[in-house]
Amino acid sequence: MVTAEPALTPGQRLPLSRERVLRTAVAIADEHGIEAVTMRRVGDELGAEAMSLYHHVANKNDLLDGVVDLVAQEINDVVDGLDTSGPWQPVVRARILAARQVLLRHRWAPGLLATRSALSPHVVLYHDRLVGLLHGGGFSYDLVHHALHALGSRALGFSQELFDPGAGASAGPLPAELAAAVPSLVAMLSEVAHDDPGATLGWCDDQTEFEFGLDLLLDGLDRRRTGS
Amino acid sequence: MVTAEPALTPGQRLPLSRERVLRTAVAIADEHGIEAVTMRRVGDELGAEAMSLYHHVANKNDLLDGVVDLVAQEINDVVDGLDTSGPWQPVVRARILAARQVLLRHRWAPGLLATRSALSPHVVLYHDRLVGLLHGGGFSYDLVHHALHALGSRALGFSQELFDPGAGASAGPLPAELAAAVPSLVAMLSEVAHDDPGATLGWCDDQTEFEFGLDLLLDGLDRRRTGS
DNA sequence: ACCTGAACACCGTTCAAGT
DNA sequence: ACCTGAACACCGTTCAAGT
Repeated sequence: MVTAEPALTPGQRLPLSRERVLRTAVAIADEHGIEAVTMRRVGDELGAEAMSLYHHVANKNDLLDGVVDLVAQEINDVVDGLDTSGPWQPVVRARILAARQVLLRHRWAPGLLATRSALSPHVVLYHDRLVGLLHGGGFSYDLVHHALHALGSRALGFSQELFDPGAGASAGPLPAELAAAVPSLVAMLSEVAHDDPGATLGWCDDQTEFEFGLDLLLDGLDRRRTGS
Repeated sequence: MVTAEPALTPGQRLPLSRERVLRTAVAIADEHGIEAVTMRRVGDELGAEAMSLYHHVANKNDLLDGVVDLVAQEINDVVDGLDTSGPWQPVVRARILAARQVLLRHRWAPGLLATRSALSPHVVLYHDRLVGLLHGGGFSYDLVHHALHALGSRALGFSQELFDPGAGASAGPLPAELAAAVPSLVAMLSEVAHDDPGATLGWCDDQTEFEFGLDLLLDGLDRRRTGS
C-alpha cells in the first residue's frame, strides 16, 4: 500500500492520540464490522499494545462514544454546507438525505448509535440545527418537539428495519408449511416483485422506501403545521 | 420465594428443555437486562452447567433467536384476540398499540430484535396479519409494501429513539458552553416543559409521542390510499 | 440420551514495572 | 509522560468423559 506519510527514521513511530485511536476504530468498523473493533485489534492496527489505548480513551465505552461523535461530525460537515433558503420542507428533506449518504458509508453506525447512553455533542448539534430550520419554517416549538420524536432515527437518515418483508417470502428458501401460514405476505410478494438488488435484509432501507416514509412524515408534519 | 411446583424427591430435578431455557433467558433479561443473559448465568438459574444448554439450543445465537420468537409469540397471543371489524385505521392502530404494551414488559426486546439476522416465524406471522388488514382495508399490495417499510419498527409498537431531545438541554447538567452552541434546542425546551417523568432517555417513547408519530404515518397512508 | 468438568481462545481491564 | 507485559475475571464453545 502506497502511503504519502513522511518517512520516519527506523524505530520512530507516530505517537498515539485520541484522534488516531478513534479514526482507526472507524476504519476497522468500516472494513470488518463493529464487532471487529476490540481494544487489542485497534492497538494492533496502530502498532501498539491494547493497554496503550487507555492513555487516550477512558475505556471501550468512551472509545465507542468517540467513534459515534466522529461519524456525527462527518454528517455535520456535510449538511452544514447545504443551502437553507426557501421553504422548510425541501431544505429539511435534502438535509436528511445528505445525512443518510454519510451513514451509508458507515453502516454499522446506526446500530452503535442506538446503544450509546451518552449524548454525542455532534448529534445534539445536528438536532439543534434541525430544530432551527423547522421553527424558522413556521413550526411552533411544541410541534418541533413532536416532529423530532416522530422522525426519530430518520432525522439522521436511517431507519432500523426489523426485516425486509420481502426477504422471508421471496422465491426460494421459504418452506411450504410456512408459506401456507402467511398467505397475505405471499400474496403481496407475488404482486410486488421484490427483486431490487439494492433491497437488503438489514437496517438499510431501499432509498426509495426511505424517501417514501420520509415524505409521509414531512407531508404530515406540514399539514399539522398549517392546521390541516 | 413461594412456588406452586409439585414437590420433587431430593436429587430429582425438572429436566431441561428448549422451552425452559428460553423462558429462563427471558426472565433474566426482564430482571437484569439482556447483557446479563450469558450461557453460564442461564445454566446457573436452571441449576445446570452452561454446557448442558447446548443440548437444547445450538449456540447462543440460536438461544437469542428463540428468545425473540418467544416475545413475538407473546405479542401475537395478545393481538390475535383483538376485534378486527370496522375501518382499517382504528383496527391497525389498536393492534400496534397492543403490541407496544407487550414490548414495554420486555424493554430489551426491541434492541435485540434489531440485531437478529434470522427471521423469527412469529414476527413474520405478525406482519402477515398486518398485511391482511391493510389489504382488506383497501390498500393495494404495492402500498402495503411501502407501508411496512414506512412503519418499520413502529409496526411492532416501538421506535428506537436516538436520544430524548429534551434530556440534553433540560434544566441542570448542560454545560454553559454547550448551551450557547445549541440555541434552538434551548429555546425549544424552555417553551416545551419536558418534565414528564415518563419521558426517558432510551428507546422508550412517551406513549403520547409514539401515538403522535403513529397517527402521522397512518393518516398519511390513508391519504395515499384514497389518492389524496 | 442427557449432563458435566477441564480446557481453549478470546474479551475488557488492572497494576506494577519499564523508558 | 507515555507505553508495556503479565495477570485477572470474565465470555462462548469444544471435547472427552461420565451416567
